[in-house]
Amino acid sequence: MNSVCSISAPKGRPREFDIDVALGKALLVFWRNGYEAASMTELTSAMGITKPSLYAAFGNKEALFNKALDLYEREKLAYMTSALDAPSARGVAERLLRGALEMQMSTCDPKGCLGVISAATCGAEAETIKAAVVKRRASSEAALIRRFEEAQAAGELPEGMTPAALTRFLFAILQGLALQGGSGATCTELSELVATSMAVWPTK
Amino acid sequence: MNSVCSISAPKGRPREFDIDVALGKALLVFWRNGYEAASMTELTSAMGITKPSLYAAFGNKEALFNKALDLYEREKLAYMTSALDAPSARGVAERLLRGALEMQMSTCDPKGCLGVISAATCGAEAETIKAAVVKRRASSEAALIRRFEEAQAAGELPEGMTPAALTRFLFAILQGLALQGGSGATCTELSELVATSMAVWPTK
DNA sequence: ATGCCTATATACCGCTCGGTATGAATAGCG
DNA sequence: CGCTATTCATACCGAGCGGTATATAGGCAT
Repeated sequence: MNSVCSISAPKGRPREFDIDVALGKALLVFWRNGYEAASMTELTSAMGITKPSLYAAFGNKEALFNKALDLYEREKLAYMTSALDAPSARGVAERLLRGALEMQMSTCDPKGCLGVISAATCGAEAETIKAAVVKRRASSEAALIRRFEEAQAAGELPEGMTPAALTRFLFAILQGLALQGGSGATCTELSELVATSMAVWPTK
Repeated sequence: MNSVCSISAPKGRPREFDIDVALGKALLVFWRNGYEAASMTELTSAMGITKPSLYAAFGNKEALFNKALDLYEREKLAYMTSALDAPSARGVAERLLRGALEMQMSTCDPKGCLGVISAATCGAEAETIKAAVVKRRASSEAALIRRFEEAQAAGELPEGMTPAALTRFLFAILQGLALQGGSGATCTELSELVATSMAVWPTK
């Protein structure tokens, strides 16, 4: 009886595809096209499965997107949380900018930022999608604000510059970086943008 | 014979709607929804005309969008060219930021920037749309770069900071401003973003 | 071997999309 | 008046959309 140690006993016919691999393929399609423009036909063909399999495994298109968004945050946005460990506010900003730059310069992944693309893509149908993305961004923002509050307590911030304002300023640059990256900017242009941002970053 | 002074003698049945008013309505729909998500049904209903009238007057959806984009640049982005008249690079930046902020805070117009929305919305179908928007942005960028070259010649820029890099930095902030404005940021948050940007703007 | 349960594949659903054929209405011109 | 030219309104087109009904294939326990 070795069935005890195994994860479970899947009773019916076993699934013929790897659900995580398929989700990764779906992520790439959403990333390239945005939520609305990614059709089920393109998704299923990229994932190598048929529509009923997709619906059985993921629910529907919106649920699939949310799971892809989870994967995106977990794998591609890991640098955002790890950046908070930097010893100074300036170090946090630099890590965030360099992390975002590295992502845009990666040749294997699509350009642009899935979050930025999805938030800007605002068909009336996709209102709930937009809300989900904005909500996720808000939690990242909150974490960054908390980190900058520590920095402020440590006396790192110039007077009259609130942690929240600095956070939104940095986010604006990151969003601009992703947008320009998705619009055909070259790697040198983007790294110049990062360099300029670091050059003007406030020092008390 | 007073037909000489008139523009022309339109022979057939006269058009029953004002083509410029209709274009303005179409612009609002594109602005709110982006190119792809703006359906012909919503467009015609907002414009108060039927589909055949729309096609006869504007060609097709893409041509309508381009004409709406013309109108948008002419009316809503006028501050971008007038900002170049500011006496210093810093003044140019301030005028651009304040102009963008004013647009986001206007209560009558949709939030966000039509250009930003349309460039980020990149279904494979809308590739040509995206290219048109990016091309227009490039010409604005070029104008700003030229203005900052003058500033550099006047000794306004810090060493090692090229006009092109400063332009893309400023554009990134403007894009971030539009994106946050389109994602539900409040007016005070956006004006804080502008204030922070001006606070860190390089002074030689 | 026989049910049982699940995944697969095909074919299909209603709906909306951008775009158009068609015929009636309305003007100028002879 | 008739003729021509243009716009208007209705109704329609093929195609693609997200999503599903149905039937078959394939592992498990009994």
